[in-house]
Amino acid sequence: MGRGKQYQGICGCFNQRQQRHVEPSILFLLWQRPRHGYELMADLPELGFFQGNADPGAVYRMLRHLEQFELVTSAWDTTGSGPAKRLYTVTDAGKEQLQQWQQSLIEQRDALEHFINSMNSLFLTEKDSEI
Amino acid sequence: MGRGKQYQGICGCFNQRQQRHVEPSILFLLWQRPRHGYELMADLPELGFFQGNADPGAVYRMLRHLEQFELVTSAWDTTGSGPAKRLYTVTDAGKEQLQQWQQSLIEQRDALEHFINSMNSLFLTEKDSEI
DNA sequence: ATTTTATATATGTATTTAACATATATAGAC
DNA sequence: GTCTATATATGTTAAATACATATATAAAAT
Repeated sequence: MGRGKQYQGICGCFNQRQQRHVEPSILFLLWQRPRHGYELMADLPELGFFQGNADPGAVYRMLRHLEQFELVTSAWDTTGSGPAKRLYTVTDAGKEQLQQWQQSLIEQRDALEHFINSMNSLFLTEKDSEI
Repeated sequence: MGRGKQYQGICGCFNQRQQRHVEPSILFLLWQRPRHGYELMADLPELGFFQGNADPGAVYRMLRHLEQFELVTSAWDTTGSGPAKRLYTVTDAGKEQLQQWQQSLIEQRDALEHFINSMNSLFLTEKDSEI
């Protein structure tokens, strides 16, 4: 059973892959409050970059990466039911990183915005010439 | 001599790669008017997804891909100076494809927009608590 | 005349990320 | 005792970007 969209075969599309923004998404959610991986997996889709469930592979690997670069720290949490969970907290460096990320995402959005508008103009020109 | 940003080494960032949107960009430019590959390379950066020069590898491979799926057609153009150029034209299928792409890009932009705003709220909360 | 430069297309390879799949373990519910 | 939900982790493939290089035509410069 796969997660997310499966490859549709011949569709003419080149870019089958969506940008998931896993790094900034996790930093954002951890800034709101400390969470553990399983919780992040459940909360990530609400940000709009995953349609179905988030990929645990993406989440846990990213958490280890972030910890390696000291953008987050973790501690085992044995309270509550079920198996032990690793509780992640964003560091000051992580917060700084997220603020830089935001700038890059703003640029991405602006470029997309501009391109979408250019397409609209083009599509309108096409319709006009049909009259 | 490399094109574009080079890998900065240890920076804490995971996603070093920007989405280039090469497929919709080329369909868009060819819808405006037929062009050849070299021209596309020069015109692509104006769309805002490339900072420096566009990658010829990306452009020529994408053109072959698009032609394979009959989203564009090509014909050799021996007029003008310099070596022969392959002139590409978008097909009706290509135009339809671009219009579908636009929808997907609108969704991407909306998700980014929402996320950027959420981050702003979070950053403001942080500042408030500093007072 | 031959070297250089601009034009033009094409292919090779590595890196990175997403996508998909599976493994392992705890503990409560049935 | 088996099943299910919770929880973390790793393996593998595929796709897109990033970077590098090869090849050829023709005009301009020396």
